[in-house]
Amino acid sequence: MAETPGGESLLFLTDEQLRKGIEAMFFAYRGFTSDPDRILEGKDYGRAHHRAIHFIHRSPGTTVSNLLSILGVTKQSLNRVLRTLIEDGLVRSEKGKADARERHLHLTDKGQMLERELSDAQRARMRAAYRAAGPVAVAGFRQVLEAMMDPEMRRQYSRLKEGG
Amino acid sequence: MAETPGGESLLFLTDEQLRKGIEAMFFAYRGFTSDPDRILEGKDYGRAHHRAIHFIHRSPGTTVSNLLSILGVTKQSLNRVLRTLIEDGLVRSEKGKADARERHLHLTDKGQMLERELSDAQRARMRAAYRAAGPVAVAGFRQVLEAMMDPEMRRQYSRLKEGG
DNA sequence: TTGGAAAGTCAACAAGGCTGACGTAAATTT
DNA sequence: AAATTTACGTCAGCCTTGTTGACTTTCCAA
Repeated sequence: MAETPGGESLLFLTDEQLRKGIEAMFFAYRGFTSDPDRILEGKDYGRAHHRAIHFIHRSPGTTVSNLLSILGVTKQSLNRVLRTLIEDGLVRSEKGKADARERHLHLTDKGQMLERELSDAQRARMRAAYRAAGPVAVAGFRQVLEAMMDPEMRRQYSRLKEGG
Repeated sequence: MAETPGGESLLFLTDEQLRKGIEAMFFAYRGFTSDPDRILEGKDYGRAHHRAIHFIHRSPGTTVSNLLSILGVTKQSLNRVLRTLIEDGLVRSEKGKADARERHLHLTDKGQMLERELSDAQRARMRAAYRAAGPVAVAGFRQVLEAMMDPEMRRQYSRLKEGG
């Protein structure tokens, strides 16, 4: 199945091999989102709320426009989500000190609790998959995913990766 | 970065490592779907149509309920998509001979053409990512994705993988 | 032969994308 | 100082794609 490390034969990239990769992405992404989706349903929130919460947790104090460029949605779409999170007391929004046009976003304690619940579930699945596949596989997994991103997204990812 | 192959140290599974994997999935999936999405926009179709076309191509003559279990949506949701594809002459639906309740689905020539256009784009990205990451990484990529699926999805995936 | 299960259709609703237009405050440029 | 740009919020309306509920047709088994 594996090719000669230096060789990269043509066979390796048959349409059939590529199709398997495509279907693997499809089915795996379903698993990837299913646990948080299950937790959210019945709480009045959806996947869009999860994404906002994730990245606010990841970069506390981030601005709305920064979040927009990470999530890749319109401000109207994000605003709808953000408004409910702020109204429900999961997210705090405060005017910037240096630039008062900006809004800096933080999770409240209540927001932290939900974030924890969601990410615990998602990490548990990730951890199980990593354990099952082993360290070498994980390194390859990350390499291929990174290569699959658009350059713009890869920049976002790398910036986050190094902790900003 | 990589751990001792037998060791699987605890450090390997820090929350930080897992978070990177989660974000990699998020950004990579965006890239994964972006090319077909771009092609479809302006053609009156969306991602749901793409998925239906993909799996009908993959398993010609498949029934609606088989497709349902692969896609994991309600039959009403699938039916809407299927109806437009049939009306537009991309998909042919014929009553089962053995069981007249069933509808067997095939792509028409026109459907094949669109399928080709979509999968060419998606495969091109996949091929580039595979090339960039190399054979070993690809094997790991597939292993982790498979481990991430729900058991039910993994069964679907394996059935497809072996050619059904 | 009848009653239930399976396959598919129609109707209505919700989440979460989108565009367009507009408003406001703060910052920046002229 | 005035004009422009930036960051953000909001209203209105549209589209795709998910959902549930109610219905028909067909098959099969009791």
